[in-house]
Amino acid sequence: MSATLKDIAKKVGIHPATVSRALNPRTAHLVNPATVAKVKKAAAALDYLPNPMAAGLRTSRSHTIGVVIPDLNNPLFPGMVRGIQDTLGRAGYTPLLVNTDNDPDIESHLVASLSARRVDGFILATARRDHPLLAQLSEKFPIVLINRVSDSVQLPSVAADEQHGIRLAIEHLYGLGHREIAHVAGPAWSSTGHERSQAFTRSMKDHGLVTSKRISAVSSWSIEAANECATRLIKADPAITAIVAANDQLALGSIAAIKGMKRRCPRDISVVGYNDMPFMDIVDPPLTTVRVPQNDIGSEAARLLLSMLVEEGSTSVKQVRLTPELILRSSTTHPRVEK
Amino acid sequence: MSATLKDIAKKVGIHPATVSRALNPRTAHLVNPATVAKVKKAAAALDYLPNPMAAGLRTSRSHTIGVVIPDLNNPLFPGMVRGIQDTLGRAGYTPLLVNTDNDPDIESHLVASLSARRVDGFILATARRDHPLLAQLSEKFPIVLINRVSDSVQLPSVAADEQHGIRLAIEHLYGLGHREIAHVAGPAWSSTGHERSQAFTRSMKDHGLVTSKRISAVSSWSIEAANECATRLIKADPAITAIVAANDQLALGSIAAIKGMKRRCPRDISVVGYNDMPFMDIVDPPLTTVRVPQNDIGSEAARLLLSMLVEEGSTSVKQVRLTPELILRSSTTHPRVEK
DNA sequence: CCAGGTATCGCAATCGATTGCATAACGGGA
DNA sequence: TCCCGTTATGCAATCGATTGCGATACCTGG
Repeated sequence: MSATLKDIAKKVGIHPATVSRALNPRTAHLVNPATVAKVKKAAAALDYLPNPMAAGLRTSRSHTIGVVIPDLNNPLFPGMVRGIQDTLGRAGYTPLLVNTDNDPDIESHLVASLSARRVDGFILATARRDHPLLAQLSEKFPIVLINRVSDSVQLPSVAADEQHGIRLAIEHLYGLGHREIAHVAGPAWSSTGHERSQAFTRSMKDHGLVTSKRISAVSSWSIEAANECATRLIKADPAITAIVAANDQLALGSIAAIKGMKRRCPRDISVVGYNDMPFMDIVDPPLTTVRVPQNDIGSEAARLLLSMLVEEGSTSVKQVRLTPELILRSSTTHPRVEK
Repeated sequence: MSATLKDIAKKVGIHPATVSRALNPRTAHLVNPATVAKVKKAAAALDYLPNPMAAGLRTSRSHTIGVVIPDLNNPLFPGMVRGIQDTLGRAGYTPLLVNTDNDPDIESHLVASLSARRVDGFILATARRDHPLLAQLSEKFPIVLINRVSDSVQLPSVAADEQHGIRLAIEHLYGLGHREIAHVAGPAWSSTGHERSQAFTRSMKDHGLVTSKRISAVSSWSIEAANECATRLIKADPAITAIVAANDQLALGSIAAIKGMKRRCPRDISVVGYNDMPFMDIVDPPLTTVRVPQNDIGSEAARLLLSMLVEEGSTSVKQVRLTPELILRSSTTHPRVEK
């Protein structure tokens, strides 16, 4: 089939071991520059491609990384995957992508099958806060968490600065004159949901605003759940003039709720989303939202994991936070003056 | 690290080769059922995981499939990827996913790196109609095309029945009373764009409608390009009452064009999309569109490729067409009666 | 001219699973 | 009782790259 080291060796008239050294940048200095040149030429002529299985078998490193995503259909993740793929690929690594559907059982199963594939490390984007797998897995593999942090185990992670993002949203609303601001929070089991909810409470307090009865968490990251949730909030407290949603789906659900109650967004109630998924600029109304740098999160996570793979000694656990920005569109405006 | 066949062999007191045969369903009949049972128990006790590199090195089959996608950020593809992953995973295969950004150079590079990884086959979703790579690649690997067909080389493919989908759209508009129907077509180099454009012409003719000057192709699958394109069409022929767009992005661009010309959709001009991407139900106006079964396309392609991997003998080239359906929403209505 | 380096390269073992071939045990028919 | 065919298992080569160790040649300073 494809050419092997032995073929090159025969062609040049040297031993396969020397060919191996010549072709490996890390060991090329051990072999005569002239032979290196000859080897490279022969390799190109035979269009030699190293067999990763043979190399992997010997070195027990597959140069693959398991990437575990809750749901690829959620537009938040493809961007991150892109970032991961690009920087991993540049370093000669290949991501193995899987979906968990947010199901812990499926996740265990998939992680097991990735382990069987002998991945060199993991990038996990699964959202659950309490996860028994994490502790075990982190003992056997280098791991980087993305779009979340772990509160039980201390693990490297790359995520958005949720505190900052939520603050941006609230400062924006406050600047517009809003004082009665509610929060449609993410599921309690979700890491990001939890963080953003806490950030909401803190930022509101910093602005001297009250949050009592103004926070309600959905049971799942769905438009329908947010619809119910926002409806409940507004009914309980009709004075509400603005809603900060824990992500864009929840913002969409909140807008649906507002429409469902025969009120208008942003005229009656302003809504701010989070993530800036694709197409959020063309929904009705175009959504003001906090944009998280999805590509950067992915590439940063890949970089972090790669660095862990080379310098195994370092014990420092890096937790990277990327700064989000506020995207102003049309779902927010001044609160209506009371007549 | 992990247990090997030798470990199991030692534990049971037999030769590693026997263990290998016992664990392989295809050869298990060669070994005494009693020993098979003992081997399985021991394997479970040591939680043995076969080393795919060792197996792959010996058998030169990696049990991986290269999956080449133009752009994962396009919501059309994650669904297909899901379908692929699910059925490949069930068969013990792992997809290796890459993005090409519709760039032929990047594509060649990525395909090369997947070949280096010794994938067992390819699933290609790249859209270009004329592709030099295809012919060469198909000689060395089993290949299945998705969401497109090849017109130069005869290759297995899984795609939507574009003819049927476009017909659904036109029948719908015709039934509403539209007669002046235009088509915002996909790029000429695109397989789907080309097919849908041809289907448009044919279906229009079948309804006795004229298409002259009513078809204009965009240069890229973007909202902006469609905006320009639709603007041009409408200006050239103000009588137009409906637009069939070659996909949802183009439909969104067409709607933007209508709004930009201070006209309204669907009151002044109806628009039908294609694909039914996520969130097309909440854009303004909610988009009437032709839904293609994304998951099914993916899983069908995976099934097809897997079947090609086992029965290498068969020379028949299967070309599967899946039936799309029309999703009625609010971007279409009766044409306005002339005053 | 020799001892001690250094630069290059060959040798052979190794990673873990697979598989053609050989071998041993066993049972049944002549 | 002997021969032959199954059945069950062992043996050893093999896949292709990596790498510790040893060997050779060459060079430099003393």
